[in-house]
Amino acid sequence: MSPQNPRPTEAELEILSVLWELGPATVRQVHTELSKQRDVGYTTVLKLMQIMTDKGLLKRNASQRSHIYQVKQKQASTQRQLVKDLMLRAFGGSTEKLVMQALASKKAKPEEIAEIRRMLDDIDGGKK
Amino acid sequence: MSPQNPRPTEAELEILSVLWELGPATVRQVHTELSKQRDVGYTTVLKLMQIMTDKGLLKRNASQRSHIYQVKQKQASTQRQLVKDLMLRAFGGSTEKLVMQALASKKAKPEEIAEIRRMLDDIDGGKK
DNA sequence: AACAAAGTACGAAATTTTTCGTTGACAACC
DNA sequence: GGTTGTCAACGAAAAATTTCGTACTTTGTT
Repeated sequence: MSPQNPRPTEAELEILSVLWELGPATVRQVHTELSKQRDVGYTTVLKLMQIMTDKGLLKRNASQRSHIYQVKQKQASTQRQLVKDLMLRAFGGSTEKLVMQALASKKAKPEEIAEIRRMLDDIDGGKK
Repeated sequence: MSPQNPRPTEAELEILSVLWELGPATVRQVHTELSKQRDVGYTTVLKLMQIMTDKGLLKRNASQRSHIYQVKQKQASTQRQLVKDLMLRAFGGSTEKLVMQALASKKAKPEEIAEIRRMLDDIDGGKK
């Protein structure tokens, strides 16, 4: 019910990721998916999703016996916030430095690199 | 003393940031700097820096009465790890998607954009 | 109707992270 | 040499996060 968009905790982000993949889903579905990654109890996932609903991270359709949960913010919006946050906390707000380490931390495929170039062009019209 | 490089917690990252800025410093100096940003007790900072030393995030020179702390990992290495971690946890490991949101979250200056282009060229030799 | 299966609600334990009070050592100053 | 200020050490409280047991409800099956 909080009006702000609080940064998701680690466990919450795990669940958001699953929901990004599955789309709207039940606790059972999320738990099944998460279980593939690590050991976790069903009620743990349930409780977390209830908390996330209270926080406004998820919304719930309770018209069915098995409630259907879906993310409330758009995926891109949450991702953007997370990147921005890291940029401020670890990179002094510098986009450039963050991107540099992103490129260094995992070699992107040529196709991805081309795509990034295209994005840059979009931003500044391809000025050199 | 842990052999791994554990991801710094939020408060630990705050301190790392200050040390990145100041270079090797005493608890007093870090506390003074941090106090500009938020209210925090001296012993809180001290304790955190002791914990970080135990974890292997910092190393300490105790030859003076006021111990001198410095970061153990290179700044870039820690930053890279943090970006990589976020990439995996929030972007399904996609460099491209992360960079896209980084660029979207704060408009970079033309100079920064040019610099990023240069980095891309370094990676793939400027192929189009 | 009885039973089993699957679901929600919720309190509270467990764990992790953050905070700080207190103590004792050393130093600086009068 | 006594008083005051600064520091490290450390235990433990406080706060935040994660986990799960238990109770209760609803649904499905025999």
